[in-house]
Amino acid sequence: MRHRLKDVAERAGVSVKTVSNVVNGYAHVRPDTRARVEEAIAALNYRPNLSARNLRKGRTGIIALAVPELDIPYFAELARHVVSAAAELGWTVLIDQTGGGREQERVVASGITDHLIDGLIFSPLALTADDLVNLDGTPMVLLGERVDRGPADHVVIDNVAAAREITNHLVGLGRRRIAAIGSQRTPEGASARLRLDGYRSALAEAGLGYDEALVAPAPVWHRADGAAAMRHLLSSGVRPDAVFCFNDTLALGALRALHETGLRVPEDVAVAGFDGIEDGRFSVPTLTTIAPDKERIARLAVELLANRIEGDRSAPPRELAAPYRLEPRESTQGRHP
Amino acid sequence: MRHRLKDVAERAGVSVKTVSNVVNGYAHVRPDTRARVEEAIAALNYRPNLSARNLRKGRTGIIALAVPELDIPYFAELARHVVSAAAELGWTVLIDQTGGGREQERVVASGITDHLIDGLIFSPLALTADDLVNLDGTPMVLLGERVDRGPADHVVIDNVAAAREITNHLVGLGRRRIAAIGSQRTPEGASARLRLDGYRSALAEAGLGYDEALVAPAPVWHRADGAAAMRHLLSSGVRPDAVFCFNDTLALGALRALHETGLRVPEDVAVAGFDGIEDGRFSVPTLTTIAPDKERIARLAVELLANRIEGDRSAPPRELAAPYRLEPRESTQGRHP
DNA sequence: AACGTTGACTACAACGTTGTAGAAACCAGG
DNA sequence: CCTGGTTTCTACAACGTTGTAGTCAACGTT
Repeated sequence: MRHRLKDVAERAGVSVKTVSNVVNGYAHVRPDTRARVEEAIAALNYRPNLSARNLRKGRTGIIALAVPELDIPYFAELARHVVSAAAELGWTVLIDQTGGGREQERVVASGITDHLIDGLIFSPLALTADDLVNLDGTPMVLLGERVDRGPADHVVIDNVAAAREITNHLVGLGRRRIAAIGSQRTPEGASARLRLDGYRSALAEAGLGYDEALVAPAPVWHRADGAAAMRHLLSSGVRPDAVFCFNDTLALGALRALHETGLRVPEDVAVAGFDGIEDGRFSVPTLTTIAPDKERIARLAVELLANRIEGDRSAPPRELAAPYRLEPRESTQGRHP
Repeated sequence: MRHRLKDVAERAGVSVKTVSNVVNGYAHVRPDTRARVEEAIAALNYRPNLSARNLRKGRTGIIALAVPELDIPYFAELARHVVSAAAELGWTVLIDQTGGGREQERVVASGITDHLIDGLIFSPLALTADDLVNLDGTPMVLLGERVDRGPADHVVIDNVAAAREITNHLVGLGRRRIAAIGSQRTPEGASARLRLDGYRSALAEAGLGYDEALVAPAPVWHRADGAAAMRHLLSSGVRPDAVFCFNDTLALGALRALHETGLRVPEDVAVAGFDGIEDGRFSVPTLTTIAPDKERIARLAVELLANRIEGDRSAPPRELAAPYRLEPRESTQGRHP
């Protein structure tokens, strides 16, 4: 049923190694021999056994991408780009869903490295630098978080600056009671904390006070949590005239809650998100957001990983920044800006 | 750095095979020997080399899931469930993105089977039964399409009945000029065709004529295509009072286009989708849809694949149906039904 | 004609694991 | 004390591939 080098070799009348050489494009093979081997390969529909090749070479050609949840659009879009970028280098991507819990993430960070993958691109939610120390030296690239003095390469965007910029955008529209949705009691360095920092710093620059009552936590960043947080803000009587949601799904939930309350967006409350997901281009109203360059993030991550795998594993960790863009849309600027 | 059975064996003072036996839970090992081996395993942080194990056993513990695009919410949600269901059986899922093109899908269907995976769950867009004949016997489960007399197991939902049901829902609301968005010139059997069939059959039952002008094609089923198709329908002067979109992303695009035109949903035009994606619960207005039981689909697919891998590979292909539910929401029923 | 160099190919071992066969130690029943 | 069966463990080969070392012929140079 399934053929091996040996079968091809017998059919072509050469040694196994010669077939292997043909398969791997080794230069010194006579044209007629090569042709005979290729004919045999085609006739038997030979394809190499990757397990055996991996065992021999110590490489698998597979990298893993670990994200919290696949059906959060941001991660789905990111995954798409990572798969594409990896394919260009001839790699296959194994996608892992951590669920975002600390224990599960720890398992992925240490256990996934069971020799089956050459490297890991990891987008952690709960882990901190301390959790990432003991890694058997499997190359790893971290995404999205600034894990200070982390033990691995990482690709970041400047969350603080981006959050400041989008908050400034709201300030620039004349909004004065700007709420935030999505704060979390997470360790220093996580996205929630950084985006909160940017928000606070923009408020301070604008001479607006920081009001704890305007900051709504969200344990996870799903649409339902955004809607719940928005309802909570509205019912608590603080009456914001703008909301900065720490990601787009929260913002879509907030839009929905505002719609149900009968408030107009942006006239009564302006809404801004973060992530630049596709949904935001088609929501009613369309969503103002910070759009990180996901393609760039994916490509940088794959390249960093490639360098690690093929190059010096003991080189000091590198940190690369990916660009982002503020994309003003209807949810802050109205229909005809 | 990385330890092998041999290292553990030396440390515990036993043979490699005994360590292997401990690792694999073989029964006849003396308790004290087992303890010594386990101590050594822990001390060296030993983890088996899967490539070697795979080579020896002919199994990898990895199954592949091939979907057209990861950032189409339906597939992202499906992927999530497949990963979860597979994890319960101790399997890892390798996710592949085909792009939906026929050639790429053919490559996946034949090429992914490079000995690295034990089986494949495949959600094809363009392939037909004919493309799936020559598969080297790698177990495969097809999703979503009714590939008639196909060579593999598949999990389907009754697209025709579901489409008829949601069209009936629109008819029941008193709509008479019901448009459809998403038709494709695809081979017999693909989703687009089946959903169109259901739509036509419901119209016929209701005594409403079939009007070609009310059916808008969409080459792919993204939001932008739904918006474009809706605009096209509106500008062509046919004035529908309802639209059945062949999936939810098309419907979200259509909602957006209607909003831009100033038409009210559902008062002027009722909108229905298909897929039951999470977005539809939070859109403005919320989206009436056919929601297939994705968790069930995923579990059935994984179980079928498990049977195929562990059981009789030459058994005749099986077809299992997963249930779906009509979920009426604001886009057809209005705010307070 | 003898020499080294290159090209074309092959035999063999090794990657880390597990199945098979079997040896050694132990046990129970006569 | 022997017999037959079980338990506990081990040596060896094999899975399919590729790196290393090497053979042999053809070639160009002295």
